[in-house]
Amino acid sequence: MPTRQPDQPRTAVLKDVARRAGVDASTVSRVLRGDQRKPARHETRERILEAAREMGYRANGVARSLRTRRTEAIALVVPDVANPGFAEIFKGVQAATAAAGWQVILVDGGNPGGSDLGWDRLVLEGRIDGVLVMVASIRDPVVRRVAESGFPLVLVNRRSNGVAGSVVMNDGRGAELAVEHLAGLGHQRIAHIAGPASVDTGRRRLAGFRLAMRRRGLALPEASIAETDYTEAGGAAAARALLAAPDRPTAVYVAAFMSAVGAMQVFKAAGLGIPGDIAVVVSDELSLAAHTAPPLTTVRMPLSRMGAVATDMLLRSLAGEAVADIVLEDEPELVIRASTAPPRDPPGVIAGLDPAIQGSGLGPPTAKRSGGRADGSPGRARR
Amino acid sequence: MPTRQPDQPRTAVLKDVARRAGVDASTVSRVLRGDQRKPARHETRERILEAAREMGYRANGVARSLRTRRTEAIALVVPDVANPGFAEIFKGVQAATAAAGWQVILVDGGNPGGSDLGWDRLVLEGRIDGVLVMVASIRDPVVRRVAESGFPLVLVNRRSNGVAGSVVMNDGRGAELAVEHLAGLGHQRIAHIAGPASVDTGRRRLAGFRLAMRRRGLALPEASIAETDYTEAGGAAAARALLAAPDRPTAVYVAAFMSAVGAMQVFKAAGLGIPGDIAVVVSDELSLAAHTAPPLTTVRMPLSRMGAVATDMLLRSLAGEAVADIVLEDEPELVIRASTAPPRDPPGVIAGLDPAIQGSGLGPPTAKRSGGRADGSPGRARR
DNA sequence: GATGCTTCCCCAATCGTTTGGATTGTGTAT
DNA sequence: ATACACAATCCAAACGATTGGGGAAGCATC
Repeated sequence: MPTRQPDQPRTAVLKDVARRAGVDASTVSRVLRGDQRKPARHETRERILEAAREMGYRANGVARSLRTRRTEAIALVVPDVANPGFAEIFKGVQAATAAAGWQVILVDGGNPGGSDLGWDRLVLEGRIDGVLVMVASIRDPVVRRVAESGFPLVLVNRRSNGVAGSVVMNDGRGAELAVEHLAGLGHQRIAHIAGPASVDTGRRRLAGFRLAMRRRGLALPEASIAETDYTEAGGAAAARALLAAPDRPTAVYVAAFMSAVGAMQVFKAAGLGIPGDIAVVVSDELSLAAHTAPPLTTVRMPLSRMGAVATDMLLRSLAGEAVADIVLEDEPELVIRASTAPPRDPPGVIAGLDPAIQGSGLGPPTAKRSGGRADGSPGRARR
Repeated sequence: MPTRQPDQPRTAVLKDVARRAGVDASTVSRVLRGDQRKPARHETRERILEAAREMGYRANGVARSLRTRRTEAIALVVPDVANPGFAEIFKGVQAATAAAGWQVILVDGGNPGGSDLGWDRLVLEGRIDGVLVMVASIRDPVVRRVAESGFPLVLVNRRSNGVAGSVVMNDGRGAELAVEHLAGLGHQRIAHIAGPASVDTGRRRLAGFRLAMRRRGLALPEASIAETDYTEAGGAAAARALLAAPDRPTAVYVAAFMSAVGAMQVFKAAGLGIPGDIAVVVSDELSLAAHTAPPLTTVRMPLSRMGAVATDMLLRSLAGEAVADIVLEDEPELVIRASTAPPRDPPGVIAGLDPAIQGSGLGPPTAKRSGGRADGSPGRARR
């Protein structure tokens, strides 16, 4: 408890302003809020405004919240703040809440279980009016419980049939763009490193991939799809799986950024040149994409807009409007960098590959060996 | 205003529990909070606890805050959420607040000026108990105003003589480590791309750099220090300035991650190999560092710990303890990757570097690779 | 002069807790 | 018997705003 300085007069409250203006507190409240239903005489209003200004009066938010039962705050539940892409989404959320004068409480959705530590405490204790949820798993019990209680909740980048109110991007179209780009370059054997099936986004990207491949009449063997989590290690494992298949793909569409990083390392370690031997496209344009080796061709998804739209939906839902599920139709865009190129046309071998950096026997059995353009850092040979 | 369902009984409040337990509300409050000063009889306590449990009672946080004048929330003011390093710091903050059961309101400190839109609204309206400030400029008028009002405030990664209460890392030692590493490899002409002088961290790193150079007896011409902002473009400009100097440096210590990225692009474009022609070390170990071309040698700074310590300090300050300025003495650590190596022995220029391999940075095999000392696995997984 | 209608403002209840000060009841010392 | 300490509760006043319901004027109408 900070000891109040005697010379520091305690911050003015409504009653003080009222006394100074020679008027009742309720009148001050109405004037300051601009309540039209009970207007004050012009002269009184001036008097009140001046008194408030002189005393530097600011309405106490907590008291106001208690009376009005609105905190003008929402929670944003995130699995991991370090998640690339989070910052972009948050900017959208921030813009939308700032415009409405609301606040965002950022909470770590990582720890599940115990209701005593989870973010639902904010709900139960009435500290927020609504919540934006980005946690990975659809089946999160806390999310389910809160949603079922009727508390205003909007899912961001996730969908769940049990819960109304969600905003997702056009992930299918994003995957399609990637395939079109690769196929347009002449690739035929295109693989996909997919996100986990438990995550809606991953599923939709996979579906878009399948659809686009079918549309182009391209083969889609089971081995050309490797499911993984969103991590670097997962991407590496998936890449190894793809290389082990009989017909090594000449291009791959990766659903998550960090997975692409891991995959590229495996490709390089296996002696494959990017994009010469294998082209790589990844979803979610991030600033780091320009700085990998080689710089990655990406599909830019409207992350920030998704954040803003989800926030708008939540705020509207709080105002009484019904919520729906939204798919952002904004066209995803391709950002073409150096990780994609036409497949090497003549399957001839280019000599000169240093055998020393060849991966542990998982070199492509049938195909040509690459060399020449193995740019960037030498594959750090792990093991 | 969500219309209350008739079948959904309104959430239980203190009085309801009291009635059910046949006791006064004040008694319920004391029992539930475990107030020792006025204990209840064992039997009544049981009765109250059971009633509360049955009704799923949770104390309303807003009402509690109004009465106790503590919100158990702090604000974290950040210039830019996309700032690499922010996530790491936030994790520390999150851990410390979660342990205390407090909440974090994340606000964008970007927009200055108008007091009506700034984060100080939270202070003025009494919605937070304290604030953690990470904004770039020391002279931010809002920060100054809030601090001078006596409101609990702790500066993170910044110091300001006007404001008591700050936590910074041992930036000087970090710079020293970088210089020692480079000098140990045999470099003599070491340059520094410094952060802006208006930011305390930048100044401390520069000071550490100067000190270490002097200690080693190395020359320190003015042209070997280029000040810049924390951006990629700024790093590029600084790099150009360094290259324009008469005696091109063979190594450079960069104070900010994104600046290093920009600088490396300029070096490569100028036909310089990294680390062959110019070695690069950068402060702040980030996960991206392992994925640049080439992977960057970095100085790992205790970002997460800084966040946690700052939060602890703030919470203690709220509890009445006096605050001080803290410098985290934790030894920064070097993370050695591929961007550093001994200088090419004959310091003469190698003319006619093939532009085709300019990106490789390790074409010429004359330099001995630093692989030997890279004992700590390059991408040391945290956690 | 009573009634009605505005306009402007005040009164008092309310939101749901916490907390200092009675109040009750019981046992014990005076 | 009176007083006194003590424990266990209850009472009521905060905390600082918002808001429905009047009340007191001023003016017009019947």
